[in-house]
Amino acid sequence: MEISQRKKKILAALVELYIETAEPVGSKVLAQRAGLGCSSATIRNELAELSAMGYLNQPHTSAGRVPTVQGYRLYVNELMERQRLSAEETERLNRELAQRLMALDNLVSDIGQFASQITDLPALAIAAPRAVTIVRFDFIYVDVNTFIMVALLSDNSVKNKLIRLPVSVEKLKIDKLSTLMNANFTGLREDQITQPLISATERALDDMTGLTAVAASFAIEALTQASQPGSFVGGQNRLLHHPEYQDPDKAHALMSFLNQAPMEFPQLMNGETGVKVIVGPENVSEALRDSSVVLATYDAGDGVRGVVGVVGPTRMDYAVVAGKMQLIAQTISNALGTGGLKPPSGMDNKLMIRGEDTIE
Amino acid sequence: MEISQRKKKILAALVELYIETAEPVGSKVLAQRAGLGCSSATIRNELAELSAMGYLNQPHTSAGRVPTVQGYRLYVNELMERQRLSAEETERLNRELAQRLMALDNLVSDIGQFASQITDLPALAIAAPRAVTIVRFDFIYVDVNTFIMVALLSDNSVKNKLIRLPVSVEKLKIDKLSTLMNANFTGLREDQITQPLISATERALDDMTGLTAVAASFAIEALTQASQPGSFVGGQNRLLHHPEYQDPDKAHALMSFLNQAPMEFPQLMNGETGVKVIVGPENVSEALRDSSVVLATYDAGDGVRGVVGVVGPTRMDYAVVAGKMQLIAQTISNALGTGGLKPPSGMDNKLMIRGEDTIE
DNA sequence: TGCTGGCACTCTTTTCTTTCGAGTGCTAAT
DNA sequence: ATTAGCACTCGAAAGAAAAGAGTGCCAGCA
Repeated sequence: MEISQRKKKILAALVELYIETAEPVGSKVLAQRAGLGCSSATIRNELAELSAMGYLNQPHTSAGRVPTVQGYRLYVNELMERQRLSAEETERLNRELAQRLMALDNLVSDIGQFASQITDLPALAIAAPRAVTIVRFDFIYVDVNTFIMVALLSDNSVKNKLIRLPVSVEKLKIDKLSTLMNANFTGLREDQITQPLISATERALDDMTGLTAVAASFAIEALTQASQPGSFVGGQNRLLHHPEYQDPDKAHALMSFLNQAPMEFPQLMNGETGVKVIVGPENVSEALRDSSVVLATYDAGDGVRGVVGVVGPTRMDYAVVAGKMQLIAQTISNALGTGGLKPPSGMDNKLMIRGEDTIE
Repeated sequence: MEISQRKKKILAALVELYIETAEPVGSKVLAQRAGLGCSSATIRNELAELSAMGYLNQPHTSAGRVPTVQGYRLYVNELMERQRLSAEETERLNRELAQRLMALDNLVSDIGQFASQITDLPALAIAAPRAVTIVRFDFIYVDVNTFIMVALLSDNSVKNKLIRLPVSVEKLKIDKLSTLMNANFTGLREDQITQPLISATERALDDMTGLTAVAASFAIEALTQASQPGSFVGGQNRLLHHPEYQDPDKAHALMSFLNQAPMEFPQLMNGETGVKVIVGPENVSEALRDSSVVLATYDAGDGVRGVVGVVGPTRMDYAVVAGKMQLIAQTISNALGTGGLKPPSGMDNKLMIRGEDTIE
């Protein structure tokens, strides 16, 4: 059965009204608001048909209508106009986000926080795991029993670790360790660092104090941490703004789910890119059945790809939220994806700067 | 007016019963539970007096009694026995915490998370700011337009930054920069790095590409970040377990406050050390009037001191919570305060390891 | 044929009353 | 001093009545 133009118009108006008020929508208000010149009786007939087709629902006989999942789905897919943010708005958000992105190490948490803030919903952000290797080692000899290990990774991050030895060690040995580590451990993925390799290096160094083990575990740690998918979850308190989470049990269940299983979200994208809306019961996870999810993928270059998303009531303003998520994804990809950060204004103009984070 | 031994006993029983049930406590249950052999009528007389003295309150004429702030205060100060955790319990918690403390860089967040977990309340942890200086700089020349800056700080943390130049630079110049930075910038606090100093260094380096400015801003950043008080707030969702936060507005107000003003908590300690309980309306902040706060100070050595605390309903189990907070504070101080972490078992046995974090 | 006003009907929400019961305060007896 | 007993109070729970929103359907009209 096809759906007439007028029905679509009515459905769209109904969904938007419901999003606004959180109350079942009656034919009367709809007739006033819908903008198509016909009476409430006509609307009633149309509503009855839309109900029969499965797009609408009545909580009880004498109540207004509420969209079903199918209704939402139609709205999201065809009816809604993704909110065009005003030029200033876009500009403002862009600037704000760009500012956050200046510091690269907390990319994931920055993105998540930003998403939460502008949508007033709990948000999460996940960075896809990536295979990294160590490009070079440097060992800085500080004093007779202190040195610093520095590793430059293939993703341009830098990790370091300060080592304080209970025994003294000569600078020469540290230098030799450096040479050996650079010779044996660079270009390897985490899983390629094996015990035999470590033992061989230890023999080559001719040292029994465990120096090699320390260096090796540093390498492993650095790689482990760099290739771990970062994740961020936050803004849960914003849930409580929305009437559907008045029931503390519901709110708590969702919050706990967010905290415990953020890693389940990326697979909801199914490998697709762009913005994806998942309406309430379409969700596989039990805990999300009452809530909708809006996800977007981003690509920050250097193989740093990920997913950012927000979770909210089924009755959320999809048009606005989806618009904002798209903006975020685009801004990130624009700002970082093409390689390199635009330098800030001021004295640093002449140089590209990239800060890094470290292990432990 | 002094307070009889029996009154104290009754008050303690009442507070504990109220903590358990969250309902006003009547004379009847109290007579059964209190363990002192007297009838409900006697208890009623005593309760009436305790009410007159300001320790108890009646929500309405025909309801049971509820402790007032004053009542709680007396309970906390004199009556409660700080929960002695069982030996295994203590052992288990100790081990768990010690494990977390292995990684030093997220000390604050680890402590906070731990506190939240074992008390089932939202928690926060704040590290006191400390004055740090840079002990030494190292500049690692990677290739013709890439180098890494490494700074060892007086608190034994290491910061680094990868710099990618749009122009090429010789290793010699980087070495010279290193010498100059070590000569001019070590031992300084953040506020002692002035523009004239930077300019002088720039002249000495005889370079117009802005290298000096980059190095200087790195130094400033490193110091700023290291001396910033770290803070952690988390576990807000646990609030919803407790009936007094059924009202989403209340829950939300408190959560927002925690997120926005965590820095207000340390000053509640007034410079004291140990465990401090602040009962509901004793709080200065409006947002905390309905909630109680249990704070503890910790000292992790190396000048890393801070405050860890939990927030919950006025009717919280002070005995247990205070006991646990004390345990945390003590464990941290024991494990770290005396200097150095006990090494983990295994291959690292021979060395003391201390990981670090970095800027940006 | 499609739209509209009108109207009876349904079911929730709100409001008001009534009942119920926990707990008190007081008094008289021990 | 302690206790049993009892009238009283006041909130909470239960029940009844009224209000209101919205529907479905019908008959009339373009």
